[in-house]
Amino acid sequence: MSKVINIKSIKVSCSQCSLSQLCLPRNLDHEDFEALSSIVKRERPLLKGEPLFELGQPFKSLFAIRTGSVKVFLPTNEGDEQIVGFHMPGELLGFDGMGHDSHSCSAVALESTSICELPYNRLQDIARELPSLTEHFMTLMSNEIADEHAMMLMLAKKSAEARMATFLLSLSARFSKRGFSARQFNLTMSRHDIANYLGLAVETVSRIMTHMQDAGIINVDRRFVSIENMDGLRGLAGFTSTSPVCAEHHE
Amino acid sequence: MSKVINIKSIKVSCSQCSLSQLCLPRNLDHEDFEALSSIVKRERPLLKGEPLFELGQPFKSLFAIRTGSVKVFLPTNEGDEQIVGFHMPGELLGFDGMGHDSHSCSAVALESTSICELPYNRLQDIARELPSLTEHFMTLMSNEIADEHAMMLMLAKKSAEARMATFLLSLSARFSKRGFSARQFNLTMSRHDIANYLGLAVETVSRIMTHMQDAGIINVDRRFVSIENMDGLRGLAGFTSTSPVCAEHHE
DNA sequence: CGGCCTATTGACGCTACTCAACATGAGTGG
DNA sequence: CCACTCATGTTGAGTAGCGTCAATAGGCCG
Repeated sequence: MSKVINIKSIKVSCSQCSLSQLCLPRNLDHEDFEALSSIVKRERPLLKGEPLFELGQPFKSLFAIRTGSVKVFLPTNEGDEQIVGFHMPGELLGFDGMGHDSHSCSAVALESTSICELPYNRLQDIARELPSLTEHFMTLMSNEIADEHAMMLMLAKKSAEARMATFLLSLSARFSKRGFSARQFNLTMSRHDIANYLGLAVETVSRIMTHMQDAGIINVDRRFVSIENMDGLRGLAGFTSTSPVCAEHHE
Repeated sequence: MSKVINIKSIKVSCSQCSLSQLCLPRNLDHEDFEALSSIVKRERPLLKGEPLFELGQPFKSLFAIRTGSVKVFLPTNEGDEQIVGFHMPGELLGFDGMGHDSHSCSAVALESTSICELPYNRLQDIARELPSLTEHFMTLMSNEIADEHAMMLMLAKKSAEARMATFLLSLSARFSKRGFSARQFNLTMSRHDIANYLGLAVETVSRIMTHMQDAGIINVDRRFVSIENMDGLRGLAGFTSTSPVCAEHHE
């Protein structure tokens, strides 16, 4: 009996989910929450390496991350991949397929990851009664566009060291926003993934992390990162002390 | 009197505009066109270098390009800019501000450019009666996301030569789509802008264009480009100059 | 313990940047 | 019409940053 209750407790309403402020509009009333909760599908968690969606698959849903993390990537014509984003709890994925038949990129879990699936046709039904939902998706999409602009700037102009510093600051800010420490966290992605995302070689990422450690900016032990000198890191990233930590929204 | 008629003739309806198939949904009837036409503002054309909108300005409208072209860019903290896109007739701009108070990037005209301004609050009114309009904007935004993913791949992985080739092919395809030659066109942007966009130095862009000309792939005279060997250009766009396939078989 | 995968470190080379000189064209004024 | 200037583009020489290749170390799991 207690088991049944446990299973039910997993299927919490969106109104009780601490992440809803990240993936849903803020002005929802109880009824709105119920309508949204009723269409959310929660399958078993994905294991590390399992795809959330893949390039070319029909677009049917948006996906919100509850726990875990995900990488989004394109195939390259040399047979490997280009990672275009990492996503953590509270973030919505799948906008690439919005208004299209199929997804234009792939997403796989970086660790055990639980997901809320939001079937798009059901979302459209709700959005008809709830214009702020459409508005909210627009906001999230334009955030994604702004993030990608910032990423293009980084890839086009910044040095390897500045890219790495910016990446760590971005993770720090996102962990912090979710109530975790801004100074200490575990990377959920491999060095290979980091290098791929930042347009660098794995060896370069490795070297830069040791340089930063030698300079007393960070401490690294495998995937555990501890930021020892936040201002120093901001300096490496190319930000003045008054400029924003990073341009990333990732709500 | 004839002058008045001329001025009026500039204010054509969207239904008569050959570009409407690019910036508006396809299933519109006469009434829809009239509703949209009635809210479109057409100011005097922008001169070269004049801003269409600027970072931080309140977001009030989307903008469609009628004639001319525009570059969109972010400021860098070194004081210069990073160009994140070029836009030509039939394309809609300003999605970066959607769902926000203000624009997250700037746009300036590269040449004399005439614009249709679409006030966003009026658009929302129309969209309430015309769901396919919202759907269309979603499609355009997700296209923009997909384009930026492709750009990130390019900046992270491709050689200077491949970037330049990809850029020329992209222009070619876009001119072609608008009824112009896919093989001959004028660049509306300077070498400086091209280099900035592609994350290269101006000198590199210049050298690569001469190399391509020497190889018989293109002909360049100032801003006029003529593609002499489309397949050759596609080859350059797909493989790095050091990749085995190119080095072995295409010396 | 042994195999495998991920990460680190070093040596070397290449791509593309920087610096600098020069060429060309557009615009201006005499 | 030419001379002048300024902006834009081209070309060359030298170099730095980062990638490639290769060897080694360390953690994880059967």
